[in-house]
Amino acid sequence: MSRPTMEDVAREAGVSRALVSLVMRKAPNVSDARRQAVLDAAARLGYRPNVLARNLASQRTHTIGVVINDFHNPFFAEVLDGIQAGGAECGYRIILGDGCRSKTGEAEAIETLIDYRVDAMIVIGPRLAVDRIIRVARIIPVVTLGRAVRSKLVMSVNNNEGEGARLAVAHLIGLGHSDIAHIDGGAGAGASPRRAGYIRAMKAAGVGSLARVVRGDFTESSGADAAEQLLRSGRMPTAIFAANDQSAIGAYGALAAHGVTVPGDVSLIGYDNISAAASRHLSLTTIDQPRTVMGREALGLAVAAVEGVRAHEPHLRVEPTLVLRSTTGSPSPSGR
Amino acid sequence: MSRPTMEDVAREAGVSRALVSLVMRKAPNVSDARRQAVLDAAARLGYRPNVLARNLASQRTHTIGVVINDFHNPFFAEVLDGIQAGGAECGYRIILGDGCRSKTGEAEAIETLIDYRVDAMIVIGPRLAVDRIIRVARIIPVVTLGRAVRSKLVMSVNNNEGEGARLAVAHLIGLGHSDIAHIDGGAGAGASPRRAGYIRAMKAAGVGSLARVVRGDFTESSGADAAEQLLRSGRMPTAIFAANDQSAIGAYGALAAHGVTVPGDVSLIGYDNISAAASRHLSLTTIDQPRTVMGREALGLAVAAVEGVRAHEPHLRVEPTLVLRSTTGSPSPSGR
DNA sequence: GATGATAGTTAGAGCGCTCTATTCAGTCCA
DNA sequence: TGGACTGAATAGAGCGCTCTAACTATCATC
Repeated sequence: MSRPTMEDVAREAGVSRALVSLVMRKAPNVSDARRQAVLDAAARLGYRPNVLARNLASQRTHTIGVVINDFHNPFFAEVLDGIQAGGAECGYRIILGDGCRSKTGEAEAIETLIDYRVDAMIVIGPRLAVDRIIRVARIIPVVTLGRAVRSKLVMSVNNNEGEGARLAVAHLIGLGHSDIAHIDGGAGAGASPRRAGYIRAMKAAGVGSLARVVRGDFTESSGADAAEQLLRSGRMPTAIFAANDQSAIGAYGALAAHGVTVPGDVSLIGYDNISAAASRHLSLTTIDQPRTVMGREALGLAVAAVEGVRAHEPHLRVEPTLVLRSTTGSPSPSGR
Repeated sequence: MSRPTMEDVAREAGVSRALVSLVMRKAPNVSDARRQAVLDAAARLGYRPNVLARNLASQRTHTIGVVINDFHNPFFAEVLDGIQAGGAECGYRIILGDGCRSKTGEAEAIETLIDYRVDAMIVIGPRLAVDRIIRVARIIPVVTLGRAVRSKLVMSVNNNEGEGARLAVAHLIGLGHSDIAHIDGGAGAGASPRRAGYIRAMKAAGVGSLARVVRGDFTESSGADAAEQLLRSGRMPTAIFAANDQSAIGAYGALAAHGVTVPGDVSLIGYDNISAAASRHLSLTTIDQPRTVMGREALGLAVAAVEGVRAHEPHLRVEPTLVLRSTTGSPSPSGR
């Protein structure tokens, strides 16, 4: 019943265990004849190396641990695609840990992966405190994604949040808007640079005095609340830049409920380009982060660190792009 | 630099390596004095057991592998919540494999997990052929979720798809509809029992002759296409039951684009209750599967199998419920 | 005081692999 | 013919843990 071991293969092929090991590791110095004999024997017995034993003996796992804070967030799925693709390319396996949307869950997932002796770790959208992350980085290479960490020990991949915000604002300005409000992401990852980028872009366009930030927290309901707050404010902007698509969707719902049309009365732009944003009945204009690319880059950094190739620049930044859809347009000449 | 081993702890505590092992495994027959001494020594050295070595020696990993076909599908995230919760309860770790939305990806993920010697495996929404799954089940216990597998070797957890379809149709019938069309899920997992349930419920209500099924494939675009097909058919139904929320959302978009109001002109009901369905601006009536419960049950089955407790009923079925929202209503008296 | 029982502890042989050091079998050249 | 050299194969000591069997007290029992 129990699976065949290297010993069995060696016996079957009439060679030593060590030679089987060499063949399995694709070592060069093995004669073709023997190699084939071992391969045949292995196939005959249905042998598969025991990864546990291999990892224990070699002190390497060829595995990258990926901790995802929240599997509910579709944003991460695409990042994962990039990581998987990168891993397949350089012969690394990926194992996933679920952060369960909490700091403790995240910490536990990280511990589990360390216990599994992953060679390196990619932490996506971590909520964990920076010093905790740095502590992990002292044990194994760590790459964070979607959160800037100012540390030499930790590597990171981020989208240029400020530039994304600038793109959004510039797009609206280009359409003729000037009274543009921002629904922000509160203390969430990336919220603060997006907010800063918005302010900067407003100032650059000479409408800094019109800038206003309504508090949000990246959720749909906070977006709805923020929109209602704007409606009640007595001074409805002609355009809204939401810190992410989720809150934009919430705002959209609240506006519609009050008979405000988009983009007729108000233009709306989100951030992230989640799949729901592309949905036909919404068709939300938004800022896209090249998620797949980010995932791939993160994996590249991790592998490089494992293999001792110290990346010259451990903090990567990718550029966002504007995705034009149907929720933005010129401000209505009539005003509201 | 290298982490302390059991040997180090034993030396530090002045006991044998075996005793340290007993303490680490929380074995009962250890005197309190020694136990404390070992624990202290371990804490002093910052010792953490090497899971690799432990697994190798014990031939058990206390880990359940979970293969998720598609991380993009938010449906699975909640299932995962249930699995995680269940795992935490019975002291099992969860490790995830990404099926990458393809058969081969799924097969690879399964192989990887087997290599890691997970004690059992939960395969969520598998696309893999049944015989391939059965082959895996010969090696380790396998639980499928979201796909019925008629086999004694494979365990499964499913929602009562037929009943869900019945609930949807009965709801519409109750509102006064009789011309109810179904946008199905083609060959997707769960599509066929939902379709059958729809037909059965229509017949049961005495409107079997009005039943019609439009081909779909669980995607948003297929839902839109199906709705347009219905619009072109010349005989628009008063209600549509879509095989899942995604296709319902697609249909919604297409209907809106043609000026058809929901639920004014047509009532619309989905299936799955994905988070987007709850979104305020959509508020889709749908059928909910208790996903978290399903995940938990799947984990329970897996653990039971690992621990040798053969479940008396390896094929579990959970009951769906109707979630009433704003896309269904009485048919308009005017007709269209 | 010999005899078990029993609880607590330990020696030591694995688990299935890697990897260094070594042996072995051939060249090659003088 | 023999020594230096090279490529191929192997012996054997780990990797860090588990677990069985054996050992040592301790103590009640007859």
